[in-house]
Amino acid sequence: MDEQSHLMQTLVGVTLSGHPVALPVPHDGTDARNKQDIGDILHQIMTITDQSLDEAQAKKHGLNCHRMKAALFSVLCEIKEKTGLSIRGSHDEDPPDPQLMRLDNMLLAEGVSGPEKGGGASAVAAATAAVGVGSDNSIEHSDYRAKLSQIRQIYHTELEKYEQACNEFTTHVMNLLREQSRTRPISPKEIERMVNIIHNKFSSIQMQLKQSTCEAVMILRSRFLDARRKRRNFSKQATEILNEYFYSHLSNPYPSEEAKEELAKKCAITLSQVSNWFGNKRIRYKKNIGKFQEEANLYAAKTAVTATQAVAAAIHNSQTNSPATPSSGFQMKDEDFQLDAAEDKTNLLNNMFTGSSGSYSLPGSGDIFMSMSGLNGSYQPTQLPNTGQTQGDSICHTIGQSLGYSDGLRGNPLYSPHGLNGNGGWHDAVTPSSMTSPIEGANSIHSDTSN
DNA sequence: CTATATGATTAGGA
DNA sequence: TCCTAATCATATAG
Repeated sequence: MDEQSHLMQTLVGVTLSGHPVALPVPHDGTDARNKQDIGDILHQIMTITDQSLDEAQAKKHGLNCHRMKAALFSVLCEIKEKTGLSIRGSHDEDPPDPQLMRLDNMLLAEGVSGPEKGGGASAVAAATAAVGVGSDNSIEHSDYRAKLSQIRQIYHTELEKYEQACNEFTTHVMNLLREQSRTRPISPKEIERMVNIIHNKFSSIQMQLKQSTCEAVMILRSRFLDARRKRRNFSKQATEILNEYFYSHLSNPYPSEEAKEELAKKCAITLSQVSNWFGNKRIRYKKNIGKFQEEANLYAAKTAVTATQAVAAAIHNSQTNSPATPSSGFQMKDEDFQLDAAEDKTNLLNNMFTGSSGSYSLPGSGDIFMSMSGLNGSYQPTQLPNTGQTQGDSICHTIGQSLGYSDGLRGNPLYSPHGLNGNGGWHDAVTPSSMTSPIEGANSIHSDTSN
């Protein structure tokens, strides 16, 4: 506080301006001695803060009781009168700091300094958690909100602490000034000014608090909202669902808009995340099929089990309900599979497949066979329906074969998986969403029978 | 700490 | 606009 130095200056000014009468020092007349006394007094004043409290108190008491005190006081009053003008002019300004305004606005916009909704971090977290499962990104959102309310809480407690400290300090200073007013003249205006100075100081501290709070919020924002900076892996379940779809549509892993939407919903991720995932998956799968073989087998087997059960059930159903053409019309193609039987059967199948955990409707199972065929190079998926074998047998067979080959094919550049042509693209990928015949490509590219 | 996995971004093509 | 391919930046496993 520069006020202190000012007061000191004032006092020093008094002593230097030739009023030794004001001080409780015996005066013996000689000029040299006089100057030395002044020096002593000055020194005493300057070092008064270094003295012990008792000592200082005793000195003060001595000063107060001095016989010349009244005279000193009047002199001080006089000086004060003269210097008062300079004090007055210097202030009365209250320019709203633009930066402070900005900080305030931001804190308000971020909901840090605004009215608290809910009451406390736990309440907010609980509220968001309750809403939680509903929308897509509310899980990250609740995390974000929890952290934000944490910042908010810290901000408010700190602010309160500063406020309290400020008030305490103000009253302390006012008490001090009141006490001093017995020794020297202090106008109410001066007290007010002092209080203002204190408030200014504290508000600058507050500004620092606001600044760092803003920074914290910005960091939080960038961490949570800039997903690239803070990449978060999808949940295991989500990856599972996506992989299941991918490997069961390996011939044409281009989910339609609707399929993407459904996947997004199931995985609790956004549509573009689904697209990203498939984009990444396709390119990475293609780049290193060997690496993904194990995974492919895993998911193929997984889906195959479901498919087997479903197909078996379907066959059983057909046999019991309509013995004619149990499975001949079963086309292993996207958008093209159809039981030539009545609609109710189709519905039944669809229900069965979509109902089973994570399995995506019948078209998928077809691609599993094709995936398998790619492994051993001999099984042609298109033949499956005509082999005369039951579906279940085919599946078991292909899985058994593929497992045996999985290692030998690793990294083999000659190996070309079904659906993947030599030019580095999935067959018929030109019109991904409306693809109708992914299969014939697989036949043609497996000319590398030398494998 | 290093290597790998993985989600996101970007450039460029059709 | 959607795709591929390359690349970035982070997460995670070893």
